[in-house]
Amino acid sequence: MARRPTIKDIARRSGVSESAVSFALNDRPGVSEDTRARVRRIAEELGWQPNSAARALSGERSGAVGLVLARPARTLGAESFFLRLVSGVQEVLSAGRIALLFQVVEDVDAECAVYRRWWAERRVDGVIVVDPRIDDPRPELLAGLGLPAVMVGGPDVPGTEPPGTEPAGTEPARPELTGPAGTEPPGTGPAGTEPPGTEPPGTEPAGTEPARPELTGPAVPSARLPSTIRADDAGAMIQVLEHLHGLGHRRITHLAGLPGLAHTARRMASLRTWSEGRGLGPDRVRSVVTDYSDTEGAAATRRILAEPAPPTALVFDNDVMALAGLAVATELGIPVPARLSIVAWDDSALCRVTHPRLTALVRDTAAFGRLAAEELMAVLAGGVPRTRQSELPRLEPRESTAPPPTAY
Amino acid sequence: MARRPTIKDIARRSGVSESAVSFALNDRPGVSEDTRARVRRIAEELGWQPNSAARALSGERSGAVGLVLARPARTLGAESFFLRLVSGVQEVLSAGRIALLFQVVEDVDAECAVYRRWWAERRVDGVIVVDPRIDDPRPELLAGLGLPAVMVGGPDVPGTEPPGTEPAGTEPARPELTGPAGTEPPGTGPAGTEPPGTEPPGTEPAGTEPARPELTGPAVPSARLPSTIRADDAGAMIQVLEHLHGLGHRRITHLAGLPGLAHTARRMASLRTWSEGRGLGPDRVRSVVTDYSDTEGAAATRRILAEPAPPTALVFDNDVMALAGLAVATELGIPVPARLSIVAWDDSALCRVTHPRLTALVRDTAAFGRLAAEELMAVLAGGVPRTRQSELPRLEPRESTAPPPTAY
DNA sequence: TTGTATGCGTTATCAG
DNA sequence: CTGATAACGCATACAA
Repeated sequence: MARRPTIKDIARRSGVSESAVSFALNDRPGVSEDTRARVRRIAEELGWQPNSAARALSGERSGAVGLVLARPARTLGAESFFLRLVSGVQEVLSAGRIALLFQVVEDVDAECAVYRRWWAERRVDGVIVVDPRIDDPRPELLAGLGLPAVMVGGPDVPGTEPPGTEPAGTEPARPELTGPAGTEPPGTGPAGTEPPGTEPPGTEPAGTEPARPELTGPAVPSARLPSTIRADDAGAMIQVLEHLHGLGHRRITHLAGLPGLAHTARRMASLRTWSEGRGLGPDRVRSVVTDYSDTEGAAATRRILAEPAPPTALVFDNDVMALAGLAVATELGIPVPARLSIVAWDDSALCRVTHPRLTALVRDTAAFGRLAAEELMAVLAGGVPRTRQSELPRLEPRESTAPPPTAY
Repeated sequence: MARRPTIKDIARRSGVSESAVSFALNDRPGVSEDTRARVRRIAEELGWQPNSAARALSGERSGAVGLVLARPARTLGAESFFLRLVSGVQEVLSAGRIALLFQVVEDVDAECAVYRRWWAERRVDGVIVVDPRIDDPRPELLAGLGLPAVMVGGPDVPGTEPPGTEPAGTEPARPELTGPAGTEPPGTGPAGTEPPGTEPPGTEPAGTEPARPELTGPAVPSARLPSTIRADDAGAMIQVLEHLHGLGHRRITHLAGLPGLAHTARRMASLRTWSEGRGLGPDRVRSVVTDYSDTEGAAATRRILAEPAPPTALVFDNDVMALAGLAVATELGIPVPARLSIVAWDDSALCRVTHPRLTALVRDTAAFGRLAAEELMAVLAGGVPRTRQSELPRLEPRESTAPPPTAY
């Protein structure tokens, strides 16, 4: 492996001291403009790049953030969502020369183990957490570790959320903690903000880190809870329902994803609030949970369409299930959209290659990722964790939605 | 952020020196079994993990490998392939406590820039390279940098490859270079193995690294070319063609992916060899290139089916195009498989949710990823780069293939 | 078998 | 404004 140039080399060639070089390269005061320019030029000539390990070791940050995807292997299907999200995340990260550590694991326990390891190995400065859940152990864990984090897509306390669209501004939401990251005075966090008293190391799967003594696990978990990037699931759901209702649909079934996920809960809650407001009972408008897979999507669709008074419209929580549902309807000889309307939550190439093409809820997933990364960068720069809301998704009507057979 | 325990802490608590601790934890001789056990126990109690930066800095490796995906943002569609590949890669990596740096970029130039940066920053010990191309600049670049790499899926010199299945063993393929990684005697590499004389820094996009002086760019590019994991595209193509031929098809069109990719070339070459052997000219059996997108897949299908004597079977190079093709056929009122058979290269949930379900070429992508990661680990451990062949994909006949309308 | 000293590349704290 | 010097945490050659 070819030798890489170091600051020492630059110092030697430019005839100044190493520290002068360091100052020059880091835009610090204490070095003349002349020297700075010369050092810069030489560094560039030599193709110098800071050695990330050395940087990390000398107390700076590691220059990397992590993202863990907890998915059982078999569910790793057509997830266009994640690649798009990651792509957006990296647009921001790579502008700041931050690397992304990516890991796919089986479940949330394994995910937590990864966070612990990254933390212990000092591998990452922060993490982006996806798929927030109800009773999610991760925010607490991360707060306890003091690992800056942004939760993409939640979490909210279900039911707390107003049914309509919230103001798109940023709300601090968390008790503010002053001072730059990493300088919290020990044990003086504002009272009353600690999560319930379980110490983070409690959920450790094997016996790798039992009973951390005083050196490590903080006695008082850090009060700094993660940032949150919220998708407006409630508003989006209303948009979908209004679209269908406007077409004349009165019997609508929402085929929801995994019930443990926060955004699933939000969508279901929003549906319920809306339907109650419209005076439509659960016999008319309802949610049915699935596991997001094509298999369950197909099975649920089959079951639902076999009911005595089946719904005239189906809302699927992802594109793969929507496709599966469409296939089932076709197979049963139920024409779409003449007798059944279908809406897919999240657009993708798939929704456009079917026949008919699927009406879908389009959102700018890359922008979502960019927002998440920006928020993380802000927190790493010492900012206060915030809750930020992404743009409202847009419903794109295509050929799979139409008025129901008999206007009701 | 809570303080992490260091070797010093362990040393203090166990009453031995730091170096003894280091030896004990790294399974090195020079420490009694008693001490080793005690140190081990205390380290575990403290939840100690090696600081990755310190490890990397002290000449060890960084403990990370990189993977770059060069895809224009709009093509980031339903790529189940990559998540599966990555998932397999990580099964192996995380067993060895190696992290994966993942990056999505727009094109190969940007990809090369990422490799340079990772190399200069000493971020990764090696990389896994996907989507090998014809006239690929990357192997040479990586060899020049001395960055261990495994090319997933190629490259081969098109035409060099025998048409049939090759023996599944491992072939050394490269001139062997003895000695552990990183200890090549300067300038004494075996002659005649250097890639043609373009220095790696030549393709640099902007003026970031012009004309590296003696310190960095090696005068003689390292002779160590990347490892290669090969998918048996030729064998798989033959399998598909034999299946269709066996059903009676004589007019078959292969809707190939991007022509610049090595595996596309291999599939096309294999098709040509096979059809020549069968005495079927390009008017009967042929390949047509696309860009892998649903749009081009649909357009090409439409064009082909409008020909005077259209093919009776279509082979699509990915699942998304296959779906698009199916939709087009359906729209044109051409029944599948009664009048048109369809095969998808690579299976996914998509192929099972359509109606009819698509006959697909199933391969164990995760296993492919595992193999790649294993090979990379082997090279990092000082092994000689090898060419390894993954398992032959299996054709899973479903409802989209049947005999052609008139047995020909 | 154990302890001591040194280096890895960078940043940061001091003196000049 | 500049130039030594000490961390940072770990590995290792060498001395005890």
